[in-house]
Amino acid sequence: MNKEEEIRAAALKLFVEFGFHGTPTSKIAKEAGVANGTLFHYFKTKEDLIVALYNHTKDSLNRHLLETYNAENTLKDKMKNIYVSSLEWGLAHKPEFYFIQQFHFSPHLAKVSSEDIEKQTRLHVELLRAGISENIFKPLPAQLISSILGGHVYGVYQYLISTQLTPEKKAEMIEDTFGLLWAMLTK
Amino acid sequence: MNKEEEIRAAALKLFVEFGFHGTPTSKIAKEAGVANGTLFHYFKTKEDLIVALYNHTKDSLNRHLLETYNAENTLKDKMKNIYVSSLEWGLAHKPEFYFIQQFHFSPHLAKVSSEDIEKQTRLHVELLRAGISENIFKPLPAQLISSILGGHVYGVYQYLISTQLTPEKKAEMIEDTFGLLWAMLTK
DNA sequence: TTATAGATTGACTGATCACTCTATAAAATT
DNA sequence: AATTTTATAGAGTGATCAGTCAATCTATAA
Repeated sequence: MNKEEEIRAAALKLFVEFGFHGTPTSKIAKEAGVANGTLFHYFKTKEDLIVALYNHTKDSLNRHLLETYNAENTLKDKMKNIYVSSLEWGLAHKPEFYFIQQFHFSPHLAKVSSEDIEKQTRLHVELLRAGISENIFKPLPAQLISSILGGHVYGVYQYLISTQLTPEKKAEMIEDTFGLLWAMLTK
Repeated sequence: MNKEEEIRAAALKLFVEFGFHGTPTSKIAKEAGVANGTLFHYFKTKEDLIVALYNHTKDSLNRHLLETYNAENTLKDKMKNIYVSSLEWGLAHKPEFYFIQQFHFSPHLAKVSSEDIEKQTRLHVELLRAGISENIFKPLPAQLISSILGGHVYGVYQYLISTQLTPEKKAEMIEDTFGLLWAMLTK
């Protein structure tokens, strides 16, 4: 890891544990093993660091989702892959997943550029559009389908991290809950 | 409003807009129209204020849910009432609803006593238990049902606040989405 | 009327924090 | 080899903030 990565990793760890307020930049630098000034060489301000960390984390998630994407698949399988990959990534990267949610309910969210937002929702939006034009979903507003999907992932995730199931049982739960979701949203 | 309430109202408003970090106690006192010291007369520390505000807000929501509770109703209607009341309260109290979520993804959550947590989930837990013992739900873990329910409310709420629908259309959406949820969870 | 307790004030303080600045080393470019 | 650019360090600074404190006011009880 180079120093920039060290700083990001340290910031993530401390933000999740102590919140944005509770973690001074000095502690981040210390945890990262760099000098105070080095942090500000890579990130102009603390807020810059927070927003950059968010975009970087979202990029990681999106890269993981794209890995399982297969244009040959049916729409249902494409959605299932995204659903499964999202939850798997969340389980394998709990601090990162928590950080994303923490960020969403912070004033820093307003600092994310609209291009970055677009980039991070493109995949979902495309899939939903396809499903609607193929007349697969129940007659509901696209935004509502998207929100319900997000809420479902959120709810199932909360459950999965609150229980100690074997990875196999977790995979099974993810399969089953996708079945519930799909049945709820499609005709 | 007495001074304690003024302080809570000011804190809520500022926390939602600027985050816990971004709002100094001095600004809260000013917004509330009281002296600095008065804030610390009612709340020993800033953290105390944050946690007290959370418990107070949750109490408001719970009181509202209990208003529509009717022991005579069927289980389905009891759940529907809670679902509808939750969303209606959220729409009528956006800052309060946002604050609850913001708090959930903050380190302050750990400071809520287990009694307070129990108090605030009792109603839901009771209903779920009843549904399970009456064999109404699909064979899923109780915790999972609860999490999916929470996720569904969360998702539908995000949709409702992101669109400008008439109150009638919103009520209709709430009805419809309860139907989806109920069909998904029951046999 | 007096005594006591609680409410309210706002100036003050010690600590902390984000960020700067200067110096130096390393790397890249000419 | 000379020069410019980038990386790194860490002491230093001005501002800010949570919380204190002594003084005053208010209300109730004795």
